Amino acid sequence: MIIRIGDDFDLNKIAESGQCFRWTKQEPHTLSGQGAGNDTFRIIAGGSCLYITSLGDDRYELDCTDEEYRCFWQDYFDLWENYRSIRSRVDPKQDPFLWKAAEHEKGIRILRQDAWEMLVTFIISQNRNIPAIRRSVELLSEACGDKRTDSEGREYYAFPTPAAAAALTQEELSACRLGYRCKYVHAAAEAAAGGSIDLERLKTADEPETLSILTSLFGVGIKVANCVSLFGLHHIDAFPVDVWMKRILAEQYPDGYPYEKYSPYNGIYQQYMFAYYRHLSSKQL
DNA sequence: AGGCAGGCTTTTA
DNA sequence: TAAAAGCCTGCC
Repeated sequence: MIIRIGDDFDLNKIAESGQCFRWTKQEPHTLSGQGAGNDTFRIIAGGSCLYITSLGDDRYELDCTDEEYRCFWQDYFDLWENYRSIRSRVDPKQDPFLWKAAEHEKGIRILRQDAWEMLVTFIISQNRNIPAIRRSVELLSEACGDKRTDSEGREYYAFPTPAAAAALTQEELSACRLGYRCKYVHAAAEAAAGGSIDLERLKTADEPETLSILTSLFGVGIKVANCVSLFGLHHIDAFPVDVWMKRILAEQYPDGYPYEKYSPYNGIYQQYMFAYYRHLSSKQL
């Protein structure tokens, strides 16, 4: 099916924004048009797989049915939200850094990803770079996720259920190159499978309670809890502070960051700044 | 009580 | 060899 997205939406920007680790850019087909921005991504989210191609003129081709789009992917891409309007709340004179970040990273959206998948993914992310995170997530999915076939006839592995992950042995987890995070992933799987934590319920919980419950999990600190809150529960005011954000806050906001002014969109602005700063750093190297 | 150093697995550059 | 979307433990 073909859809039109008038609001901010940039597949490459989202793919590089560090919130999703199972997006893969496809090699361009030699027969289809070259160059002109018609990128294709293969996206695995939860148990689903989607090929999405940008066609230009705000149009996108998706290899799913209307129903799959309405029931899943439309929400996944957060297409009910108006990001252009959220960007317009930033004053270029009052906050030039955030304005430049939002302008440069225009097209990023906060995906509505599965809470359990985000919990495991960001536990895995600690002290690691993005290629290593992607590798471990993929290995874990292969280890205990459902094997399925996409519309192109290619195999993929659904993200594992909590029960499937909880059933893995120490050796099997270790084979996913999780290192010392093995015991954290195991504890999270036990908690989610055994019902001692109800991630879905946290979607409607307030932020202090959400963070308090998430950080009660072994291996989940304030940073990972904020990532789960933002990317898995869609609490878009959550503001994860990692080593990069610490640098940004120290360099650009020595007198303090105006969280109150930007509520309830702090998480979205954080994502613009995070991506922009990493872009600037990569160019200097 | 709350802050801080050291350690932890593995990969990447 | 250091750094990587950190967190836990023990010590003060």
